[in-house]
Amino acid sequence: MKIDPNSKADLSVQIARAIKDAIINGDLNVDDRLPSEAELADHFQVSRPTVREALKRLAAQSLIRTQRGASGGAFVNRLDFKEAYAQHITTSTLLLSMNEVSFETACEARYALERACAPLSASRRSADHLATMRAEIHRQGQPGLSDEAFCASDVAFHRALVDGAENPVLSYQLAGAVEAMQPLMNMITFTARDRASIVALHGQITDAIEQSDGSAATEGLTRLETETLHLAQKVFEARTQRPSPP
Amino acid sequence: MKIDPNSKADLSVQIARAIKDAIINGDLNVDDRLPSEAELADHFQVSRPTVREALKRLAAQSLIRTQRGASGGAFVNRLDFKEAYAQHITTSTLLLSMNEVSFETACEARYALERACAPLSASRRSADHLATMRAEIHRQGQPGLSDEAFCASDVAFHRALVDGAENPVLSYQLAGAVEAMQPLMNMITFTARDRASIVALHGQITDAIEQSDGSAATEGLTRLETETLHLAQKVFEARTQRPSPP
DNA sequence: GCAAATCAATTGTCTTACATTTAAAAAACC
DNA sequence: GGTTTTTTAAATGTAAGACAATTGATTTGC
Repeated sequence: MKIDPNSKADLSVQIARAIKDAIINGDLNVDDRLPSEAELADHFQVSRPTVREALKRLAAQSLIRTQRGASGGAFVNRLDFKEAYAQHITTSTLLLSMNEVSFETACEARYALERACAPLSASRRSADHLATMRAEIHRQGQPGLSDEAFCASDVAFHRALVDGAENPVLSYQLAGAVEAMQPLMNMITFTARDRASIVALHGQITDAIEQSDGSAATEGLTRLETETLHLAQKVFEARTQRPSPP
Repeated sequence: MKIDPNSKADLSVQIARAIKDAIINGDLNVDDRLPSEAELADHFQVSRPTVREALKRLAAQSLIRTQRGASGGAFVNRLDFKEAYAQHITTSTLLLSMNEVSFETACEARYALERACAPLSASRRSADHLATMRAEIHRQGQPGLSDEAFCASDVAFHRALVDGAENPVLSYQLAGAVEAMQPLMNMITFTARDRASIVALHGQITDAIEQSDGSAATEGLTRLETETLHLAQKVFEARTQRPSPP
């Protein structure tokens, strides 16, 4: 683990990079203990605060965890899917909100990816996944549900659909696309009729998944995409005519 | 921006969280300047090193950037796709390597997602994308190419295929699945015959994309998935019989 | 043998100081 | 008056040392 004394990059960046490389290369394995901060400071010939800044960078990426006390220290973290989910979702959400991604683009990506999951989900989904999907459909039909709650339930429904494929890699990659859509969806006002048609499509998709009919599920998703795009267009047109309501 | 003085969590974590929330909520917009470290330290009633650790956490996630000098400081970063790519890829790679994800699972996810892109890519790909795909195919046919280089070219080919869909959201989500497979692929030894069959399939897929034939491209990807799985199985069986060569 | 007290190692935080970078203001010069 | 150079001030980057808090291990006491 070495740093380049001639580099003009910040020391804490270089040190973080060096440790990260050691983890990636396998020089440091999961649950290995890093040298103490004092030892690292000595090794890299820098002060302890500088080492700490480097370690905080790694901790922010969940690459390490720290424990206080005797036999404490920094340990290489097992990056588990659950943790990675949350980060992936916030990053995806920020990407969408900061880069003026059009509703159409995000929507297209989301449904294209979900259609990729549908056949797998149709053949593998457990009773649990089906129950979750049915429960969310039921919730979506409740009168008096706020638009935000409706969108949240929509996301939960789709997540269950994706998780039904029983492929953690797929679930992880999809999480970003599905969840990051929520803020965009929240901009839409759903009429009772809109909700009814969405709920109906959700029902068709769930039926198809239950019957292990992947292509029917895929078709249902395509119809849902069309419906969603149509809805969004309607809302945006209305906004254009009477822009920015108070 | 407030922190909870009763929380037992580390102060730098709390402060990072508070600033992050401010960014997500839109209290801080892209290119806004954060208060100086001294001001933040005063605001949160902590020392400057603690504030710095918090800022380093955010910098590690590319949420902020810092500039030295007068009128310097920390600024909210525009999280662009290119930056996010790199992080997404390293995280995905680590996830796979640390969680004993089977080759089959990763492969299934990768090809399911790529098939989702194929129809879009078939209808939108530019001449550039096609050229890149052809160039990589040509490279893959070169004799004397190392297995690592062959895999790298394979990744480049598939990335061009994905990028052909001209949907940055799709490209971003796919990047993780495609690139993270490379270390797994690198474990495979490709015979000349193996390479030839892969190159042939790549050619078929490219032809389909060129002719805007989405379903043919999808079929080609399915065949490629089958071939890849078959190959991997062959290698792993050989390993089992004569395990861990020197 | 077991429980309580002590100890030592380590991270978390604070304080202070200085170095470095950078842009803007001030001064000098033509 | 305008242009170039110098100075200055503000900010981050780094260092050093101290103390607090936590926690596992060790020792002590009974």
